[in-house]
This record gives sequence, C-alpha cells and structure tokens, in this order.
Amino acid sequence: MATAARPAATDRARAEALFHALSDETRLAILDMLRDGERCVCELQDQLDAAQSRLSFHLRVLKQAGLVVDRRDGRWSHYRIVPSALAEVHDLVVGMQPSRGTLPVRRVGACCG
Amino acid sequence: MATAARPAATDRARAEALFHALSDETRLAILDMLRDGERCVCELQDQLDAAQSRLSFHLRVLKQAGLVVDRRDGRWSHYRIVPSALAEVHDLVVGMQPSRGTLPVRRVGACCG
DNA sequence: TGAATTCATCAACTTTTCTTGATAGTGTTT
DNA sequence: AAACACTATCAAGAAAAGTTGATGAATTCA
Repeated sequence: MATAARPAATDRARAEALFHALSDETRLAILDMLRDGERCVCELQDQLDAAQSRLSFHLRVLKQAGLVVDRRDGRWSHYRIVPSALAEVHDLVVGMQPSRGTLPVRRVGACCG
Repeated sequence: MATAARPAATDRARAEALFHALSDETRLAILDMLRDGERCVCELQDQLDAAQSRLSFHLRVLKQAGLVVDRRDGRWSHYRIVPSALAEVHDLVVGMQPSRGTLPVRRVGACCG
C-alpha cells in the first residue's frame, strides 16, 4: 500500500482555517452546546455569558469555516453543527499521522550527522 | 448508551492549545515533513525556505503543545511527531460530533419560537 | 404605526501571534 | 584555543485576532 498523498496547498489552507476556528475557548464552548441540537443565539448568549456582538463574531468564524450553519426563524437565528465538517477535520488528523512503517528516528543518508 | 460526557474546562484548554498549534500554515508544513520520520532543523529550513528563527519559533509552539519532541544529536536537533498527541486530537474531534440520535433541528420547549 | 426584540455589522481599541534581525549557547573542527 | 556550524532565545515591530460599545436591519407585537 502506498503512503498517503501529500496535502495540496489548498488543502493546507483549508486545514488551517478549520483548526483556527477550533482554536478558541468560546468557540469550543459553542460547539459543545450545539452537540445536542441547534440553539438560538439568545440561548448561547445566556448560557455562555458572552456579550452579543462577541458571540456573533465567534459564530461568524465558525460559520465561515463551515463548521456550523444557521437557520433564520422569525427574529431568531438558530445555529447547528455541520457533522461533515467535523468529519473533514477528523480525516485531516488521521492523515497527519506518520506513515505506517515509518521509523521514529532518522533513516541513514540524512542531511547531517 | 449514555451521551458522551462534557469536556472539563481543563480539557477545553488543552483542546484549544492543540488546535491552535495546528492552525498555522508553516506548522502544518512542518508536521507534513515529519510524517515520514524525524528531521533536523536544517532540513526543515531548507525545504520550507523559512528563516531560522521563524522555524525555531514554530517548532517551539508544536513542542509546547506536545505534538513533537526533539532529540539533540551533536549540534543538530531532530524533531519528530508524537503520534499519541495526534491521537488526542483525533479523540477530541470524535467527541465533538453531535450525540447520536440528536435531531438536527430544534426540539420543542426551546427558549424562543 | 410605533415600540420592542433579536441579531449582524462596524469602528476603535486591546491583546495575541508572527516575523525579523541580533545575540548567545553548545558542540565540532582545525 | 580559535574559528565555525547549528540552533534557541530575545527584543522590537508588524500583522492578525478578539473585545467592546454603538448603530442598523429585520421581525414581531401592541
């Protein structure tokens, strides 16, 4: 079996965006709340004790990364997780593991030593 | 089967640190290079065309997150991936998926609507 | 219609992260 | 010992991200 392909530059940018969206306390807390179904912004606001514009900012980051989508219903916005985006992250991480059979320490013929 | 437990605050800080370490183009490129075994800094430097101190900075971020370890050999430092740290990220992502059986859209008795 | 509610967006500011160039430490070679 | 090679660290500046308070758009309700 061949070694997994190297990520293209565009994939890496995608990975960067996804990981960045996940690299914030507030956003992780939001995603955690969304785990058991969608929530409207006001609920998130109450439970996370976050200022409205701050929450809106973080929701936008998550949305732009594709990790959540919103649904407008009257004056409420409901956000929910996009499971396939998390699956994408999952696959990225799996693909980052050292190739099977790779020796941890240096092969011969290295640049140095 | 019970719903997965909520992440403790400390876990979330850990998640934040891991995701942050992964949220940078240069660091992703480094990890990619390390996929087939350890490399010394000079190799990374050549291949990534990055200034030495810049590389050192990013290696430190990765190291502090526990994603890589270094091994000093004479005047060379060799870095390699810590697979268990990636496994940790993997598990975090798995745990972020909506609970099985969760309806995507809002349950009754919500705050609004 | 007019007031109130929910939320997104904006500008100004603060904080964090990244980059760069310089310096210093450690080990090697002559 | 002196010169050199490899890398980490530091300080200063640049860039990016996050926070805050204000404003405005859309919707609902009286």
